[in-house]
Amino acid sequence: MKIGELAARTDVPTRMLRYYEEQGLLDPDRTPNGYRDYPEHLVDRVVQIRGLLDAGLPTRIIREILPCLSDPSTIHIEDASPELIADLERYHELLDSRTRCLARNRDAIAAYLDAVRRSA
Amino acid sequence: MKIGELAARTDVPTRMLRYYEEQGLLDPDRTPNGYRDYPEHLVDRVVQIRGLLDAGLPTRIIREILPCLSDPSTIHIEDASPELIADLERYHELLDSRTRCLARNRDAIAAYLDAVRRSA
DNA sequence: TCGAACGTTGACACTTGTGTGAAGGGAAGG
DNA sequence: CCTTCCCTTCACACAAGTGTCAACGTTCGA
Repeated sequence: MKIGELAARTDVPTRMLRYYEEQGLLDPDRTPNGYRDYPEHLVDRVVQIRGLLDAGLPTRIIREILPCLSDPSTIHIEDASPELIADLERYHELLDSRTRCLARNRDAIAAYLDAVRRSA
Repeated sequence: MKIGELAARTDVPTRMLRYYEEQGLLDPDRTPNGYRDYPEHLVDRVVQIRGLLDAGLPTRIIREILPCLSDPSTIHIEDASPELIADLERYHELLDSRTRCLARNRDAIAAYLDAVRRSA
């Protein structure tokens, strides 16, 4: 599909899709006329990228972990260097601590709302 | 405690502590000589602020939810306007979706690492 | 008492990362 | 042809973070 359709389906402006490509997060094919040509599965990937960006991860990290997250069919376990493994372990730790941080604050808000409703 | 000690204990530069105050995230007391005087519990709050900022929340939102998170003793339920309640419900939703996004990707990394280790 | 260390405000500048707008030009299709 | 989509590129906006300098007051120990 072309960039306009992807933008419509993901609700991400074309400008951003080009920006993500520039950041190495997307690598669409090109039609003979130079138009970007996005395969179907990139819809999910764009949504995933947005989620991670909204969660405060820099494009640099997202770029590094994306190959291990999407395309479960094309997981390439063989060429996993010790450095990559180490990086992933750090990112796992990072995501875990952030998950716990957000969950803690989410629950705190829930508790507050609960208290308010109870006293109403 | 004075700003230097807080900076040392939270590993957040004094520059940033003043910056957060400017952003309305901190409101320390003042000693008669004008020095900022941070009560003990602000140590945790600073750590919490860092966590939320790292998680991608803007200071604007953090400023709004902080009063409902810290100081469980001083929860002021009475003056919770319907607008505040609505905002908090939205923020709860926001934190929840981000939490789930991060957890999902964290687990995906874990699964990948697991697969790698299994094949090693 | 003198100085070092720490505190105050305010300002200026500059970086990084993300998000956007607009100009200028080519390609597709009614 | 004319509209709409796409292309590239330049430039800007905004938020967070950071360093530094000035000019000045306080604390505390040697």
